[in-house]
Amino acid sequence: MATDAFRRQSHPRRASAAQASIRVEADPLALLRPRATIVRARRDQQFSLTADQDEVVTIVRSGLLALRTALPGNRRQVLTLLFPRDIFRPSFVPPLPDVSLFAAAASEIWHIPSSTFMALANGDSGLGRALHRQIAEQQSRANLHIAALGNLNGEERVASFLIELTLRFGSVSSDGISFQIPLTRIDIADYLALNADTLSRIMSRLKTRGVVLQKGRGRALVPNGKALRDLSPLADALVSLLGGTSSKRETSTRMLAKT
Amino acid sequence: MATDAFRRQSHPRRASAAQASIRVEADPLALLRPRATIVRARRDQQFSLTADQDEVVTIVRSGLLALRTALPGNRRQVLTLLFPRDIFRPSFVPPLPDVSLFAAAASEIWHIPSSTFMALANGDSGLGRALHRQIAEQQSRANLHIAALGNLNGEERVASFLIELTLRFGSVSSDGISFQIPLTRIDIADYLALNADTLSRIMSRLKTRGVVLQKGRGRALVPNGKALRDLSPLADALVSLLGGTSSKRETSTRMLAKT
DNA sequence: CGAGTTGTTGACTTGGGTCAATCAAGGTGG
DNA sequence: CCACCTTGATTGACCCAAGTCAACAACTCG
Repeated sequence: MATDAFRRQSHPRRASAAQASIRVEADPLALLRPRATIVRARRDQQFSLTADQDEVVTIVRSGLLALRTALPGNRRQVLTLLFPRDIFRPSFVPPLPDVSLFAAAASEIWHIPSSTFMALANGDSGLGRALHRQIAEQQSRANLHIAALGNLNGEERVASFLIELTLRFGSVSSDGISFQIPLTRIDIADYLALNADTLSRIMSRLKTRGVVLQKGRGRALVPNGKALRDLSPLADALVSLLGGTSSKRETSTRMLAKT
Repeated sequence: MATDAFRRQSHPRRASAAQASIRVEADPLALLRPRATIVRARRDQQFSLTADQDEVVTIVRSGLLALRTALPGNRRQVLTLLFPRDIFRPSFVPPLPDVSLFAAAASEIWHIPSSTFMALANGDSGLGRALHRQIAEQQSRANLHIAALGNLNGEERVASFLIELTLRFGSVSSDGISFQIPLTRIDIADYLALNADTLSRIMSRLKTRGVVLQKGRGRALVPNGKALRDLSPLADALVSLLGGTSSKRETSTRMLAKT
């Protein structure tokens, strides 16, 4: 309800875009398949980031990639998580000494030479628009992550991350939203700019409060979406940015929204 | 001048290289001038973020824009700083409740309808490439900012910011690099995710150590680039991302690099 | 089954946030 | 021109969320 009101106020365009995309479930980027090299990656597999003459564009089709950097002094940071549909180019990587792209979960990835990609995007206006929409969404997510790192405390950041996971990977059942946690605690901590110990403490706290339940290794259940949502100031933004692009997500979205 | 260059679309590089400076690399985005609405903004002027049917693309030509959000509980964050050449679209803004774009310094801005912009970028491959290069640089900077917020302590973040300013706005003289500080302390603090009080303390500390010197209101001098550089783990990345694109910057870059 | 990860928890420390007092710098209007 | 007000900046005293260090528990895989 708060989300709806808020959408009307400040982002009328997004609301209509969301409506449109319910109809157009198939993504135009799928058209690139015949020109792409399809790569299946195991968990922890590394990708080369050497930018050659003709840069390679990477499109995530399933799974989860992470872009990680290590600064001197054992300081690590996961800069971005790349979810299905996301587009990655080596030129997005800042010139830091120790950066690597790796699969956080088993993933399918398409590689396309930049020149081919651009030629296709120029030729097909639907594809071109899809490309720009996708890049804009990723910018938007980067800005959201900046807001999270800059303003939220540990618990709020963890809650935001869990909301993101439910929206991305959650499936709804009678007892709540259950989802895979495709990252190790350490990677999650690096993504949220928390210490692994602190993250563990926060997770324990959430568990004893019943906000999330452990369901075996790497799986979790959120019995009450509203309770989780109330823990993150970015909940509305996350739902409106990520929610409602597939039928599965739509139910998680409703689940999160319900009072 | 820009009109002239526009007529010779086929050889834009040569055309403006002859006029502008010793610089080989011209600015293909300057070609957009005839189709743009030119806006001059005073300090603190706000820009509307209501995205209409046809989204407007904003290009910063001079000055400095800032994208700020305010989360409930008086928490504010400057998400991005937009420097000259930067491209902004409303769709880059995350769907947060209270976001505003404002001029942090007197600025010149070009507005172009998205459809026009895309048509031109599709028609002129030089312009298309410049657009993608620019977007990639901004992604890269966003990632760098994430790394800074996630891993650096207050002093390192402030040092990184000062390095960025010297590279952007610095001019070299016999006694060091002097530059304008185009933001209030509060905005800087919001950008660096610091408290204004803490920022003030850090600045005082740097002043007493002689790393930066106050030169009147809103102006500063860095007598020794190396000393400043040593305070930021991101110094190298900043120099290689921002340095060496204009003759002025080149000298700041050298100044920062010298031992 | 042991070795090596990965996760959890406790005790202690600390960087930076909060609150409050004070000062400096512009306006603005009389 | 000055008195007044607002906004921004600085500094001190105090406090707390999260980091650090260390011990240990729980899994995973040769």
